[in-house]
Amino acid sequence: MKKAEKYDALKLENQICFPLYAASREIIKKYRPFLDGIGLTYTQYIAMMVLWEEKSINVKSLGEKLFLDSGTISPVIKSLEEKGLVFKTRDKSDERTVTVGLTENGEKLKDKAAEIPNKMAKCVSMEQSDALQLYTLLYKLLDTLKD
Amino acid sequence: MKKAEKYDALKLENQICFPLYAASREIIKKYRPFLDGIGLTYTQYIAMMVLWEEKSINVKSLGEKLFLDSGTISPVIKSLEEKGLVFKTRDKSDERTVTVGLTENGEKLKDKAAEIPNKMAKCVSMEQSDALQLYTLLYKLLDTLKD
DNA sequence: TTCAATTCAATTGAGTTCAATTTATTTTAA
DNA sequence: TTAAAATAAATTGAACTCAATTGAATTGAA
Repeated sequence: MKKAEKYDALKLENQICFPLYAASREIIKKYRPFLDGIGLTYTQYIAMMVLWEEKSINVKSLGEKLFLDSGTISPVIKSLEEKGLVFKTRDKSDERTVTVGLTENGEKLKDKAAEIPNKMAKCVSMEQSDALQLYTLLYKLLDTLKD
Repeated sequence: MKKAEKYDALKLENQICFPLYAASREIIKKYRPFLDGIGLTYTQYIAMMVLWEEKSINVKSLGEKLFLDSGTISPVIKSLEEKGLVFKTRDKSDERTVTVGLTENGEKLKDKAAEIPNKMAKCVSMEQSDALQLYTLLYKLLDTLKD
């Protein structure tokens, strides 16, 4: 093996993870001005997205949907609670479980948030076909990562 | 517009950013056991990758390559310095600039690190053609995000 | 020339992220 | 039945991330 080849795999430009990591952070930065408008961070936003769709969900399921563990999700829920957007109830049938629900204000925020995907689409001017391909590959990748 | 459509764009499953964000974190988690073996976090690892390739680089350029600002990169360099892997020198020609270089131990670590990409490849069993496509799309996306 | 604007790196503060631990509750097996 | 194992959520601690600010050095325009 030539010496030049030995370290090629170690170059940033030959990594798949690096552009994933960089693009993820860059695109989340693009969300910021829009999310500032509704007073949410990106993590809080995706948690709210699940709630807008599901109405209510327990902490464990929410974490599974977002690929986040309780160490991350617990403080996120707490801050949403402090903003008056969600409320928590401990389940009667299983006292270990906590279910998160939307308050009236939390439900109302959905209308404001509904404009964000369009604004972002203009901001991330990728061709429709590329975006779809990327979407498919990302879920394929996520699937291979699921142990 | 039907009401059912109004909020469709707000569903997690219709986002491109979410699987990007989730896959990025999941794949970085996969690095952990390997990176633990050389005592680095992922962020420290990619900073070292740049240094292994460039030998030395100033803080600003390093940040640009990694899409990280000084608030992130400064403490990362500091911790690499504390591990004895890099050293900093303030430039004579422009005293504002700090250049980071590899110590002997930092250079030596490259050999151990060189095994990681192979180990990861086995771990992320994606087809070669899919990985290449994903790679291309991610850099395309990164390009559209660059202001 | 000189001083205002810019640049570079570091720091600060709020929030995220995750591994590991803790506490409370439920389930399972002896 | 009861003690051990498992589960859910929260907490802890270390590190990352970024916007904003700070302080030092350089640049540029009047």
